[in-house]
Amino acid sequence: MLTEAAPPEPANASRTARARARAELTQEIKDVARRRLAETGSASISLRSVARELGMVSSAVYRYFPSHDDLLTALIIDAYDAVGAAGERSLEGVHGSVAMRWLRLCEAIRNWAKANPHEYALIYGSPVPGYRAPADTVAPAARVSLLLLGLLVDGVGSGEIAFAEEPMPRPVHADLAALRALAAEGVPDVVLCRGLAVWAQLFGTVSFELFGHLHNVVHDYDAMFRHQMRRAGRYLVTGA
Amino acid sequence: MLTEAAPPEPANASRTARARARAELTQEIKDVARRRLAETGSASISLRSVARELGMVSSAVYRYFPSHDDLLTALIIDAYDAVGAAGERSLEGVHGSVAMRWLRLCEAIRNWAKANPHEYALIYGSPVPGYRAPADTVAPAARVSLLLLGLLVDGVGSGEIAFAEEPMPRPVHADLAALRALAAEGVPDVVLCRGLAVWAQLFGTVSFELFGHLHNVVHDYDAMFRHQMRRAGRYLVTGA
DNA sequence: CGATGGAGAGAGCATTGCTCTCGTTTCAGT
DNA sequence: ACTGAAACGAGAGCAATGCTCTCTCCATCG
Repeated sequence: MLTEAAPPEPANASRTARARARAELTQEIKDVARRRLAETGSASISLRSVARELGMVSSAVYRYFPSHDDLLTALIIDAYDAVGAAGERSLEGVHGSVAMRWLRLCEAIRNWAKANPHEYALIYGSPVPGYRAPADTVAPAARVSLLLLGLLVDGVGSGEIAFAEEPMPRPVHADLAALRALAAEGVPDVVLCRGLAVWAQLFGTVSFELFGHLHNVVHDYDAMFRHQMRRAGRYLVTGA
Repeated sequence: MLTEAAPPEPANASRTARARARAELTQEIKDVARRRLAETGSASISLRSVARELGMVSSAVYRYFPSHDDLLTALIIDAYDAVGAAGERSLEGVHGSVAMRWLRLCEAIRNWAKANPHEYALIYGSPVPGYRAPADTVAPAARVSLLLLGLLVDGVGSGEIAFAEEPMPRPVHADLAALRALAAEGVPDVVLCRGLAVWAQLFGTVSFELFGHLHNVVHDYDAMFRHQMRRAGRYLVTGA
C-alpha cells in the first residue's frame, strides 16, 4: 500500500536502460493521472483509463503502481510538494515585514489551490483512499507548514512579533514545546498558538471557497481573502 | 440529479399505503446507507450493497433514488441537518456570555464531527461526486452558520461585543452588507469579519484534526481545541 | 552464455452504476 | 365498483472498474 513497486530505484539517474525506462514510465503515468485529475476530478483516475491513454494494457501499469491507492498516494505526495514549492517560491528573496511575507504566502497557497483545485481537494479535503496517511506523505506535507514556522522564528528573532507570555494549559504547553523543539526555536507558546490559529483560518477559508461553502455569501473572493488574511497577519504579529 | 423520485410526496404522513411504504423505504435506504457510511466510509455506499442488505434487488432502489449521487445528496442534506441540530441543542436554553456560548457551539460541532467523521467528511471535505452542490443542500447547510450569526446579533445588541468601526474594501463591505441584511441585522462589518475568521478557524481546526493534518504535532486534541477556541472566542468578542 | 526476473499482453473474476423489460400491485377517476 | 394508468419489484444485461494469473519476450548480471 505504501511503497511504489518492487525494486528500489537507485538514486543515480542514468542507470541501465531498463531502470531509466522504468523511471520515465513511472513519471509518465503520474503525469497522465495528474492531468486526468485536473480535468475531470479524482473519480476519473482509473488505472485502466490511464493505461489506455498511454497505449498500455491495465495489467502493465500494475508493474509500476501495485494498486490504485498507491497511484493516488504518489499524486498526494506530489501535490504536497507542489504547494510547498509554490509557497517557497513566493518567499524567495523577499525580505519585507513578517506581515507582508505572511500575506504573500497566503496568496501563493490560495493561488495554487485555485489553479489545482482537485489536487488541493486530494490533500486538504477528505482523505479519500483507505483513510490513513501513509508515512511517506508526512514529510512533504510538513514542507509548507515549515514556511509559517520560519516566519514565526524570524518575527520573534527580529522583535517584529509582539507578545506577552501567557499561562497555557499543561497539555497544550507540552505539544507546543515539542513543536518548538522541532522547528520553531525561540518562538513562545502564545505566538505558536496564534500561528496555529491563522493557519487553520487560512486553510479553512480556502476550503470554504473551493468547496463552495461561501456560495452566495461571498462574491468577491479575492478581496475578501486578501482582507481577511491581512487581518490575520496583523493578529499574528500584534495579537490583535 | 437533484430531486428524489417522481411523485412529490404529500406533507401529510398517513396518506395511502403506497405513499407510506415509499416514505418508509426511502428512510430505510438512507439509514442503511448512513450506517455503511459510518462503518466503512463513503466509498462503500453502493446502491447494490444497500439493496442487498435490504433484501431488494438493485434496480428496485432506483425507484427511490434515481442515481448514486442522489443517495449521497440525501445523506449530505441529513448530515447538514444533523450538525445544525447538534449546534442548536448545545445552545438551547443557555443564556451565558457570548464567549461561553461560542465555546459550547464549538464543542458541539467538534463532538458531532468526531462522532460522525465520515459524515463530516462528506459535507466539509472535498465535494465527492460530480461536484456541484445541489440547490437542496444550501438551506440545511446554512442552519449551523445561523447559530454563529445569532450569537453575533445577540452580542452586538447587548453591547457585549466590543468594536470600533473600520474602513473596509468596497467589495468586502458589499458582501458583508448583503449578509447583514440577510441574517445579521445590526452587526457591523468588523464584527462580521471576525465571525468569518473564527468560523474558518473552527472548521479548519476540526478538519485538520479529523483529516490527520496535525498527526504527531498535537497529541491532546481536546485541550488544544478548547484552548484555541477559547482564544478565538475572546477575539470574537473583544477583537484581541 | 545461460539463468533470473522485469516487462507487457491478454484473459478472467467479482463488483459497480445504470438501463430495459416484464409481470404484479395499487391508486384514482369515472 | 371498475378500469386504465402509474408505481413497483425482479431479473437480465451492458459497460466499466480494480485486481490476479498466466504466458511470452528480452534485458541484465553472474
